[in-house]
Amino acid sequence: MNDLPVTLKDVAAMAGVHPATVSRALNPETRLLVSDETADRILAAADSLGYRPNTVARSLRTRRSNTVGVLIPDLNNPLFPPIVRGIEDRLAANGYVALIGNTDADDDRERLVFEGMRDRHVDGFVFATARLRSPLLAEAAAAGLCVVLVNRHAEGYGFPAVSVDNEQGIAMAVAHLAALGHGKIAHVAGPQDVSTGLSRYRGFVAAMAAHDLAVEPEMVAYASAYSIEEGERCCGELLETGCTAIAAGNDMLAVGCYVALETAGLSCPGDISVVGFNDMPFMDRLTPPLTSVSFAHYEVGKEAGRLILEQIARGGARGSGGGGAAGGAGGEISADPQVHYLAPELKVRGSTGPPANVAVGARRRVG
Amino acid sequence: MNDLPVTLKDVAAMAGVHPATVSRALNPETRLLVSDETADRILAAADSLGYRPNTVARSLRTRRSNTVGVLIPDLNNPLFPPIVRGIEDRLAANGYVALIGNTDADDDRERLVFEGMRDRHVDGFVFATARLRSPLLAEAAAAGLCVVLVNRHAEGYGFPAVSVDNEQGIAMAVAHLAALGHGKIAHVAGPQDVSTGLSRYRGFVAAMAAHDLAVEPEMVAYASAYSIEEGERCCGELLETGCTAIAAGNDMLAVGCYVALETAGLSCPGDISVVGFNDMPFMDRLTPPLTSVSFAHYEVGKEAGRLILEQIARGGARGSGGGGAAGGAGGEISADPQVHYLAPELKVRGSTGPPANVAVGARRRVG
DNA sequence: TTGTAAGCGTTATCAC
DNA sequence: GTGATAACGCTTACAA
Repeated sequence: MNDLPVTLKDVAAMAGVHPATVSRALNPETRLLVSDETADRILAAADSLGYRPNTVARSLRTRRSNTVGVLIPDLNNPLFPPIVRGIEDRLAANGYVALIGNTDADDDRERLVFEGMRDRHVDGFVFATARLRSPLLAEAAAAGLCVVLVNRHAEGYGFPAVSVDNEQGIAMAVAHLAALGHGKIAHVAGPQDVSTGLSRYRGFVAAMAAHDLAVEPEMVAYASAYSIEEGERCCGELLETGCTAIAAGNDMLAVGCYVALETAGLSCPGDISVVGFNDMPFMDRLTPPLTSVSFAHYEVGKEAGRLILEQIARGGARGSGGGGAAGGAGGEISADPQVHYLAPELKVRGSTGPPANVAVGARRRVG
Repeated sequence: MNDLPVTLKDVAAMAGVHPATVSRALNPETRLLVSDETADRILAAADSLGYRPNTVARSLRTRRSNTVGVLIPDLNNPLFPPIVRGIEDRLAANGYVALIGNTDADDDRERLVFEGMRDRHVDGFVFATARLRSPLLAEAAAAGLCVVLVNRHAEGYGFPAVSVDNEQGIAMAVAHLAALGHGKIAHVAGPQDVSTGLSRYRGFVAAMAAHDLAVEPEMVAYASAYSIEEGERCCGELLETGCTAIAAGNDMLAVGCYVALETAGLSCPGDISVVGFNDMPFMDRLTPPLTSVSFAHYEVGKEAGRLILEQIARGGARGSGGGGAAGGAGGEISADPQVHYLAPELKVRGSTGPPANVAVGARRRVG
């Protein structure tokens, strides 16, 4: 009937000991400092009273909030829910919770969200919003905050990052299109100030070269954001070039291509093949099902969660890590030794097929 | 160079006043208690030092965390991100943040998440996971916690709820199918222990009656969860009944119907029309685009955010609300006067068409 | 209008 | 092994 919260003091009174002793008995770290006998008595009292520690008071005293700030562009982008769940689930295993912040890819909002989280004394940050050069990350680095980057990485701030191998992924897309007989392959490039946009663009150029295919400048259109609208606009431009296939910088851009193709009265893959990147949920159910470069989103999130917990446990970013040749012998893809790459996998679906002329030839042979 | 956090004391020292005065000057509520002159001095000192209040200390003192717990089944279900964003955005406007918890529709997990949030002293809860009868909600009600239900409601706990008008929504679906000429319309019912499942089922029965259409018992299949798998299973059963259209309890179940139809080698809408409910993001891009009952997800979230803030501001659920005939003159759909209904809208897309025999007739007339 | 002092519930640093 | 005490940074009667 009495709602008043039970405190350490209450438990102490019931067990006939000092509050400090209760604290010790209940805290796994210090449990060994108290005799089993009294510990038992305390434990019994605690759960007979239904004691629950006050995490706020604990945070004030320990300067640990058991909380991690997670900054993402937009929860509505289907790429992020599985990543966020991966992070949350990993954090939960250690008694941590995530504070989610949406930045809408806006720097001012990002700063606002970031500062709100600092005010709440989060123990660390996971950024899914990193641009290659970011004043915010520079600040975070200078302040010695615990930070992990996910999906994207940034240049030279020394933060660990988890992402798919973008170069390899886009290479798989190009190889697939080339194998189908495409020669004029265009690229809708993502924003070039974020690592995914730049890496996939570079990977595209490299992969085309590897297949002895030319990349005319007009065969690449640059999206200013990973949005359906930008994909549509870029695809519209590319249709002038006579390309027969498009490797899009991500699935959103690919969906934008679908829209542009519909508008132009063209069929996919009949007239133009389209490949996405990320293989977001439901991409396998589009019209047509989207061929896309896939990776384990949830696992990326879990790994990011693991890394941030590790960093926090080390007592901050200054701990170790960060530098030099510590990352194992050679072969690292990036200059930053702390980027954890996951392997991509190409999911071939209905949005890719042979180019129109080849298809006609094929039909002749068959019919 | 010095990272040590700036406290009230530091600001007080610089401004040459007592910490308490700084507190008053910086708090909007008490700002008027201090002279403009000293307030200015304090403000100047505060932001010259870059002072940021310690929210943890504040929470401990005020017993307010400015935090709301949001329980959802699964962030990966595309229905929830827009709702969550609506909640978050509304909360942010008042300096509150949301703690997201995924329950995976599991009671034990739900309790765990709930208790974790209580331990963190959230000021209120938004439940998107309510079952009609829920021990957890009963407890919350007994404890006088601030609670708002979203998307679903529950029976008799007196909590405000925000959701779409399910009866009206499913009625629109049935009316649409009937207008197309369907007579044998089946229903994949959602779980009957949650309000959405029950309301839509009842709405389906009522709507069929309104159109003088019979509902044979075997024309309703009951899903045990809102999952693609269950939709597939149920649709498989319904295919035995000779129905020509299916009104699904939600979009997940509708997608499950797509799977079952593919497996059976049937076409949609050629052989069977399918209508979903919720109109989740990307449902307009499925194969075929899904006809679905739509509503403003983001707005539902915002309204839920508004309601929980209001309840918290009132100083708890016990404040007022809850009871009696306060809800305006008559016409309430539910016994609980606090359910806020949003109007549904039917989005007609490619998954619905005339029944096969009618279609054949139509073709004859045309060709 | 401002200063004083107590206290939110915990944990850390001493003694004993 | 346990108790006493102080402190984390802030708010809020109450006093001046």
